[in-house]
Amino acid sequence: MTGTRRKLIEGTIEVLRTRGIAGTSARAIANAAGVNQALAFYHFGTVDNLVDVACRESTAELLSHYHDRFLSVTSLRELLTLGRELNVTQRDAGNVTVLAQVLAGAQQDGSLASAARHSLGLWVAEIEAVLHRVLADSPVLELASAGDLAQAVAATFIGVELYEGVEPDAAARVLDTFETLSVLAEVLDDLGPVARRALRARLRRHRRPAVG
Amino acid sequence: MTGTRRKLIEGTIEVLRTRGIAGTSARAIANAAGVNQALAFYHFGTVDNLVDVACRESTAELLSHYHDRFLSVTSLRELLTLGRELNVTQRDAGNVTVLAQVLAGAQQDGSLASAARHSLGLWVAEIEAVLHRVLADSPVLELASAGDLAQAVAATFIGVELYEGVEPDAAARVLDTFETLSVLAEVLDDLGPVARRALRARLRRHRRPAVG
DNA sequence: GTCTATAGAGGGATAGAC
DNA sequence: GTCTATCCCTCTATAGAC
Repeated sequence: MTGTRRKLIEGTIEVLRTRGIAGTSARAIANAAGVNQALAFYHFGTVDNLVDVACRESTAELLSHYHDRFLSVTSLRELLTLGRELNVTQRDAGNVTVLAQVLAGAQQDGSLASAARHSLGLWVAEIEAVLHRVLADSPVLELASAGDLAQAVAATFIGVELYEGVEPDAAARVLDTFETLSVLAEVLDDLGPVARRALRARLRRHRRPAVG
Repeated sequence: MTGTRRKLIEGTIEVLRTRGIAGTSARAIANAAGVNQALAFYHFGTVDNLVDVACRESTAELLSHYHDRFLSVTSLRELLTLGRELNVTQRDAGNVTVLAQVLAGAQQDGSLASAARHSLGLWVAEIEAVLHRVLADSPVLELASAGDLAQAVAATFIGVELYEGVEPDAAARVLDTFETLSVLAEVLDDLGPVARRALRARLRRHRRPAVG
């Protein structure tokens, strides 16, 4: 690890953020990293592999940096507030944008798909742990598992990040909207035992009767 | 309109779907369209402009094709069922994938951003009309406007489409999860006037006290 | 480990014949 | 409107000097 590896990885993140997956090349990366272009191939073999490694490390680092914040979340609303903070704070650092770009490239490239799957898995695991803790006594978990909900949250966050690139205000409003909707979950949690039993019965009746 | 224009537009859609925004070039498009490469520039000036036009027309055509289906939706759950049908039916046609790819490219390219904004606007308008009708008497609209909700739905759908490329099963489960959660809205709608008034009071109390 | 130089493919875009 | 041919650029990747 000469430092060149690090420079190349950080250069890759920067290029993915500023020029997108379509503009990510060995030359652009080397230029952003301030190293010779041939070194990308010496250290990582191919550009795809460099992007793969950079995506995994970037996600792992971001999540380890925020792990304590996730641990301190005690409600659905706080989770969404943390999501909004991540959105704002990481906008310039671009870590979430990077995942979105890799995900776009992953639709056609197996190597990128593997990186995206891995990074998304890290996000989902972190979110799932929070949901499991926060919704422990909530009727919401009778509707969907913490794992399924975590994937829904992750997918939504990716969509919001992409939306943000073309309609910044709208993206912020989407996060506000979800935060506001989370009040519904809080209301459910605050119901007394009687009302709650009635709700459960109602949910059972309403559950989708068939697959279609 | 010689037919060549159409061929180029359809070729662009196909290339965006099969090779992604990073693999979309005049040569690839002309090859998919079965026409000469120079014609892309004769008819559209630049590749960016061709992608722009193709994205807009593809979205408009898809939505006009589904307009009656949107009109026939009478509940939140039906809207999500239609979303799932769109996801399955259009997976091969790839119209939604195209929008996701253009959206990824739009993060760095102004021309693509304009196309993505326009296409997303068409989607949001269609969804907003449905929500406005379907939620007319629902307490949900006291939490968020139909327009804000429509943007949230659109952003989520984009995220799901990208998720699908790396975890097909997970993406299907995300759509199921949202459909299941829509039961909550139905439960709210079915409340009697007394319980409803109580809920309203509760929501007012729970509304986020500050911006943070 | 790092550099220069380059091969070889593919890219955007144009000129000019038809 | 359509074609061929081409310019010039950028790309991945490698060879070989240091």
